[in-house]
Amino acid sequence: MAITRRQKEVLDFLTTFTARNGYSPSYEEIASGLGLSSLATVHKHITNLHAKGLLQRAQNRSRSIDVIPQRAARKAADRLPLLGRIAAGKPVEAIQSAETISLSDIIGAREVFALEVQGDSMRDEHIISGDYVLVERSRTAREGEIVVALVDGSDATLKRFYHEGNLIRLQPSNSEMKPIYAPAGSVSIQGKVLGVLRRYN
Amino acid sequence: MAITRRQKEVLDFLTTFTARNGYSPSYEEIASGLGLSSLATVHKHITNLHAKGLLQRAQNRSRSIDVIPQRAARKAADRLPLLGRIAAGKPVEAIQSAETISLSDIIGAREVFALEVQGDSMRDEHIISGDYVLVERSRTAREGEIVVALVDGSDATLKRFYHEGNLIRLQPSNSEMKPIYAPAGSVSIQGKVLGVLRRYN
DNA sequence: GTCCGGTTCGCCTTTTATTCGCTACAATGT
DNA sequence: ACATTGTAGCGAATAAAAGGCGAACCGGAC
Repeated sequence: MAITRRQKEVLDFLTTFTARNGYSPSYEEIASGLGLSSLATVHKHITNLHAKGLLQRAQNRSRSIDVIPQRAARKAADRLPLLGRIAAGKPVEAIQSAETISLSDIIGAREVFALEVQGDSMRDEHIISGDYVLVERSRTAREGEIVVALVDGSDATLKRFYHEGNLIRLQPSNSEMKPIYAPAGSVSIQGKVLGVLRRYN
Repeated sequence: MAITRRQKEVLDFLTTFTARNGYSPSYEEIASGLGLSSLATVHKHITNLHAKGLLQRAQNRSRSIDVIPQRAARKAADRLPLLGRIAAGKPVEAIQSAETISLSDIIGAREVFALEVQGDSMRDEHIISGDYVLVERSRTAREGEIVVALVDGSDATLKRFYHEGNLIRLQPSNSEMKPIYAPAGSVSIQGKVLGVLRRYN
């Protein structure tokens, strides 16, 4: 995990202080320990470290900083517990299930790569600019699948795939855009979409 | 993966420096460590090594270089190569970059769980029934974040979070649904949404 | 209500990364 | 033999993040 020199100093101070005293320091104590005169600076450091996932804290609570041990942070949990369903129903914690979800559930043993989506051609499919589509490398596709296709070897686009007689129809999912019709020979399929991954900041 | 002698020297320097100090070197430190006088040269080396997938870095971020251990780079079934962007442009294969994407990029070291979405309350956010939302367990949220919230301890829902005077407004992202207004005391936040994962069958 | 500690805001300086134009050399392909 | 491409290097200008300040504000605990 990326960290700057100053951030490491702050982190080290927190670790040491907590180990020595059994409780975490107040911002004032951090400031004097690091030779800072403004609590705002301390707050900024803590916020940054929290954003990097190196410590936990509770908002507006005194001495609530908790440094996350590095080993625990290391073991990148790529598999998430699937706690249940949402949309009306019970509190999340009440639901207990042993299911998990991970990227491997989607990609399996296939050869998969990701592409960042730009533009709104798949908006009606709820795939938006900035999303990552997970694409299985494949030369063929089945009726109605979302594919990455090249038409005349030039433009790579994301469309739904349909046969229509001798032609292939590439259907964008945005009512403002028209489908592309092309002879099978001039359409080259790069892969088909297995999933979508989106990140909020 | 082809690597030059000089590139190995750069990589070794990075590894050693980071191991010794607990944070990665700045470009200036790299330059002096390798006897270079221009930061541009350092930058070029880093860019090349990144393109070869031997290290990760964040744009414009200080000391954000992370050397990828070679065994981890090997298996990484859960880490997908990010081949480029799509929507009109070049053929996919033509694009070369060594960026990758994985669930760990989203979850970091946080405590995260997944929920399967049912219903259409977040349709306008392009989160649809069947999607998995990746949720960081948290009691608090910031203005405008998508949260999992309990109102009066009964209903768990997915909404955008806003303060409005003494009240909290939970805003569904579906024009047909009305926002919920509730006093802060009766709203309990379960977590905030970091990302979305969707699977096509 | 009061107090203390955490949070937010606007502003500034320093540190760090990025980009540009340029030179040089070695390996490769036609 | 020559053009092309990738590596390696330089210095200068630019842009962005990190680090810092004081003051005002807010929220939880007593």
